[in-house]
Amino acid sequence: MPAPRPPSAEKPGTLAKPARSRIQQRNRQRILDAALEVFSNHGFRGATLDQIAAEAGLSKPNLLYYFDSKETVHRALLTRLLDDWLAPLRKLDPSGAPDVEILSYMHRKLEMSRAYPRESRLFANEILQGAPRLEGFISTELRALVDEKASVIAAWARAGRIAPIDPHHLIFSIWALTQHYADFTAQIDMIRGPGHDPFEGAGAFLDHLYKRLLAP
Amino acid sequence: MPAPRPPSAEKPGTLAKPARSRIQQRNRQRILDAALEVFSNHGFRGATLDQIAAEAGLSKPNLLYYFDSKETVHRALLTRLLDDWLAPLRKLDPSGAPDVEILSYMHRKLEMSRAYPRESRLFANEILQGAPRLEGFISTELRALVDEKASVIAAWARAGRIAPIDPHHLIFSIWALTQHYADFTAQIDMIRGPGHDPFEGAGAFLDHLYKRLLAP
DNA sequence: GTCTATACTCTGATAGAC
DNA sequence: GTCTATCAGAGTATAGAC
Repeated sequence: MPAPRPPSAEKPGTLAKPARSRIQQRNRQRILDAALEVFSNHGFRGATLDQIAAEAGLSKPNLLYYFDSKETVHRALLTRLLDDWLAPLRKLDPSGAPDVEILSYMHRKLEMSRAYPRESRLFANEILQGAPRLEGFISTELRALVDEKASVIAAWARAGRIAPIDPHHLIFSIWALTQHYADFTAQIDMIRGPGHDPFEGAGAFLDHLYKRLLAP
Repeated sequence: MPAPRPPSAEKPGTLAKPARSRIQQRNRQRILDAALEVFSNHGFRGATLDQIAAEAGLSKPNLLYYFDSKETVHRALLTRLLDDWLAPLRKLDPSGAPDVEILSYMHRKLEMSRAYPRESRLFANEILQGAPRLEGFISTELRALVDEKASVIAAWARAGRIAPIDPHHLIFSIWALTQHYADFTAQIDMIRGPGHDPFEGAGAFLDHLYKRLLAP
């Protein structure tokens, strides 16, 4: 009896559907990837199931065999995203060196934007439109995490280990600056002309900026 | 033969329709205001003529009496916006004091975001979706203006009048930080809780940030 | 599981009376 | 100039054969 495969092991408490075959897993994945591409570029209303199905190489009814509705696809994408979205800030360590911790957080966030620009635009599209589908997440989990880390930063500032600073605005500035390169890629490309990585020079610039800002 | 009214005088080269009555002017204005409200919150595809007509207090066919199509309304909004969009950067004066000029630019931009958040979101929505209707504007006018002012800033840096800095990234950072408060208002509100001006503290924070960044 | 055909709704735009 | 009625097309979702 081979050990590796736990008997019909599905994470208990998970609302996802029960065990799926390999082909189902693969198709769901293709759909989510295609949906990410289309939703991030056109927003929820702007995206059509036709586009997503074409991008995924499936027929529209077949897509709807895997997900009940357009909404369901979109929610699945957001859910998958939010897991990773908090990670960079979570890693900010209260017992680390303040400047290193904040700089590292900024770089992790920038790296996320570079590696996952579509996810960033999906998120931006949602916020821009009033965040109707993210209200729960933002006002509970994200808010709590931000407040927690803001306290840490405020304590560092009070102790004189970094320059005095408003911690919420510091966090907002990191979000704004790092996500800008993903969300506004179209504009940056048009201004710098083609053949440039939109993130070119961003790491060095932001590193310099925050070192100056935080130096006690 | 009365002099004051030039025969069918329309600005030559203008594509706009001929002289309009007061009531027409007023209705066009109402429609544009309503459209700004709806487009900025839902994007082009997400907005419907029904919503815009309702917001403007008109019937849908009546709206289409004033504008040929949904596209036309949207283009009119963008055109009106782009005139004002370049103004803050245009005012950056090469013969002024470098730090004052850059700080003033940042504050003008922040003030624009605070006073016209819907315009900012309209613009953000466009860029986020690949800027199809702004390609001409960005790759010509905006690009030329940015390059011109970047040269000015670069010269200031070379002369040691401000700290050495990449001028394009400096400009991008000002855009990112000032527009963030308008574009991501929903998120900021949810994190800080209700009853707060989303721009609260932004002026002081950004002022401090750029003073530190630019000090030679 | 996947497809073709189709039902039904929403939405942009037009016709035509007033 | 403004409205009611309506068309035509797009888009989500379902039925049912294979």
